[in-house]
Amino acid sequence: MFYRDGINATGIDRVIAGAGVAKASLYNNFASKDELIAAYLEAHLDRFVARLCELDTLTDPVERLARFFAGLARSAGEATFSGCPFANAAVEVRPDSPAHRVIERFYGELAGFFARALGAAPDDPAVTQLVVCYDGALSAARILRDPSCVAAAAALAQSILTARRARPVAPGATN
Amino acid sequence: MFYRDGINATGIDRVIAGAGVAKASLYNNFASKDELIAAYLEAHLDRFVARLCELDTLTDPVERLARFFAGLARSAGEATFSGCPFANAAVEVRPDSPAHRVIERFYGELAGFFARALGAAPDDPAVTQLVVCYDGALSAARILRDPSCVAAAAALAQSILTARRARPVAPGATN
DNA sequence: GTCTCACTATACAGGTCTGTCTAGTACGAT
DNA sequence: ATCGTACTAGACAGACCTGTATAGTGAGAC
Repeated sequence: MFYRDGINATGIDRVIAGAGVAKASLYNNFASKDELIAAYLEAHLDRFVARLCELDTLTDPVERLARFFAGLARSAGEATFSGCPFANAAVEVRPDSPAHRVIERFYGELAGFFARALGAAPDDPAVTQLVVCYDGALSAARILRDPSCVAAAAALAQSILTARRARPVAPGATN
Repeated sequence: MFYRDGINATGIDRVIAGAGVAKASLYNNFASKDELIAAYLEAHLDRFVARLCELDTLTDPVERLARFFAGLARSAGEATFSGCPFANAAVEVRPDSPAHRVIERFYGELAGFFARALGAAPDDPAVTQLVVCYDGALSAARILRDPSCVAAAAALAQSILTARRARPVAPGATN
């Protein structure tokens, strides 16, 4: 519900009705809605990290990125697609909320994955470019309701990778 | 306030207190909060379109994109920066709201600007890639609180432009 | 002067929100 | 059998939300 309808639009009463539990039970397991949001994001993060680990077993960086964006494109084509849960949540939660720390961890994992694929440091501009690709792909695909945004971003990501391999030193920000 | 704190987090009472007007006055000028949100986005859209028109007077597409992203980078460096107001709003308003139509108009204008710069059709994959750059740049810059995301996106945008000029036919989605 | 119009301030209705509390129930361990 | 634990249903508090209604004020048109 948090993902589909948004966090603020989803009240606790609807959550417990959907889960089929009593309100006291929910508050026995989560101290507050903020904690529940953080747990919701953490569940997403766990699945995401597991998928990244699978992709890390591939030896070819081109295929890693290709499969990564292919997975995104598949998600973007589904009826339940509603963008990146972390980017969406970042708009709705406050920066000092526990959920925001999960969001930051997500972006750390994402940058780490891209850095490994590129053989670069996490703060390399090319890594940032790939993060921009990811974020823009899902945001645009959501708002425009057009999964082809993800395909366009995938092609862009591959061009970043090939540019990086052609001249692996400082390929970036001041061109 | 809608921009800084988010739309759902900003109640009508705070709006009228900040504007120094009575509630009845606000509701004389705007039928509902939804209409107020749409007007808020429309004001942003007007300024944005005006800036795009200025940029369209430049003959060199490279400079158009460079100045466009330089403006974004300037915004991203300001303390009040909070991402793209349209992308943020898209997370908080419902798809059938009047605000959402303004958001769609914004993306139409954005794609039009990129299409003119590239000399391409608005549905060209390269145009979509530039939209992805824009969206990703502002989203990542906001969440990571790092304006360098915009600089990375700017470099990426220029590479899309040069790739397009090197081989102007079908540069995109299936690479 | 008088009418009109837009404003101000404020109370209020009706709803939703989060979070707490009470009261009762099922179940396993000892 | 009794205790502890976790659950259920649901009332409730207190705050906030949007939107409306009431009552009064000031300025310009004629």
